[in-house]
Amino acid sequence: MSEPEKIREKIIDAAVERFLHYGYPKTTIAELAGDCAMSPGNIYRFFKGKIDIAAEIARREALQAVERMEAVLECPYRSSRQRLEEVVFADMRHTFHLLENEPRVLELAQVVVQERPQFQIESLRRERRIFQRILRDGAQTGEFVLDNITHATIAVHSATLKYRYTQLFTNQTLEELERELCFVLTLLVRGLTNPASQEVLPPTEVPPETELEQAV
Amino acid sequence: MSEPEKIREKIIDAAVERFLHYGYPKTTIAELAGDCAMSPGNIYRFFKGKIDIAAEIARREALQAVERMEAVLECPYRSSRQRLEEVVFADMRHTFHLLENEPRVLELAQVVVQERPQFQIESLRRERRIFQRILRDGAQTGEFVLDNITHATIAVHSATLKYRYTQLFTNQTLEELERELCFVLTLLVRGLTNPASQEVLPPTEVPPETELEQAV
DNA sequence: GCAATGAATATTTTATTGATTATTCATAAT
DNA sequence: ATTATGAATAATCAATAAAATATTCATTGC
Repeated sequence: MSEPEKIREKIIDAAVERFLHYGYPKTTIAELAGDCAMSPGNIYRFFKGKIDIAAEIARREALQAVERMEAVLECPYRSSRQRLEEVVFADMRHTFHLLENEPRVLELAQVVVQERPQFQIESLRRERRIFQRILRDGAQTGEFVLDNITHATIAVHSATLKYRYTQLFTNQTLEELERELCFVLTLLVRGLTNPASQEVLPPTEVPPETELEQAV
Repeated sequence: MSEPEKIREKIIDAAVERFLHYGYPKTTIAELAGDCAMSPGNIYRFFKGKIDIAAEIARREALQAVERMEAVLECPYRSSRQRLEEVVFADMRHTFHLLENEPRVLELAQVVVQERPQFQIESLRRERRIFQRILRDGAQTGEFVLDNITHATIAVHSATLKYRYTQLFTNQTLEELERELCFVLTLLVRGLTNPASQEVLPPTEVPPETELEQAV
């Protein structure tokens, strides 16, 4: 890693620390500079502006999310259904816990999306590519029967929107959301699956009913 | 209609006028009182507070939405699939155009949901009941094959969340959303439908691809 | 010449104040 | 007794000034 790259990393490390602890708006460039033992002006040789530091952090986070999804695709193959369920569930749980433990992440994401709408579009596109791979593989093996893989991908991706960045849409508990997502995925998979092979698949295990189910 | 009820209506009429024209926050109780030729204090004999006037307006709007959905259920029966598609599409289009022509409605809805979270819960529950009826009827006729109607209802309702109050989630055009919703509903219906009867159903007509499809 | 500084400037945020508005209630009219 | 009033109060909002901050850039040190 070149010297300038190292300094960039140092700035990012300091920014992550402060953004998560005190929040994006409460963190000043002067503080980041102080953490890195440099002057405020020097930060601008490494980042165009404050928002770009946040954007870089968010981009890395988003890339890691995609990497985690890809890791699922590397696991020993059981079925495309399993893969789809694992990917969506894991992403929901990860995001949920992340926002629970690091509430500032939500603020950070909102600021970046606000200032750089392209960021969200690209994140969604990366997610969608993962979904597309799962569906394509499933179609290849005959587990899924799809007229049009792209259309099916859009459908699955849109239908599960609620379960990414869940805390933006509802204040349901993770238990409720898991239960709901089970139902959604069960139905989606039925729609994707070759009817002939349906009997073979065991039903997804559904978490127990919560008292709030009636309420929403 | 009793005299007090008439006065209530007059207040609501004046409020609708002003809320849609100038917005909820810019409308004052004194103005509403003036419109109704009464004193500000007297408004409070008919509504507990300003927010309750907005809540009543929103409640009526929500009830009308459900009535429109129920009207679809009264139409000569073709298939449950048709009904489901009509209900979801009609609701999306109606809301989209409403918010396009009366942007203040969004603000009004947000204020009410913010102050009265129960309002949203009840609106969602009413919607869900409509969905449940469609699925129950579909299961009855054998068009749908469902292990558990309640679970399937939750699934369909959750998966189509994005297409209600769409403008809250995305800034996609109606054309894009219609196209996406087609894909979602096609997949959901495949999951709900008895495989034996699937060949009979004509595919849903999909609007032409938009240039932005790749972008999101 | 390149890396870095930090004072200068432009922008944004925060605090303060005054004005506006929601709500209450003692009083008046019917 | 019921309905309505409008002045009084409490809460909120808007305008402004003050402070803090982001960003730039002429200058410095190596």
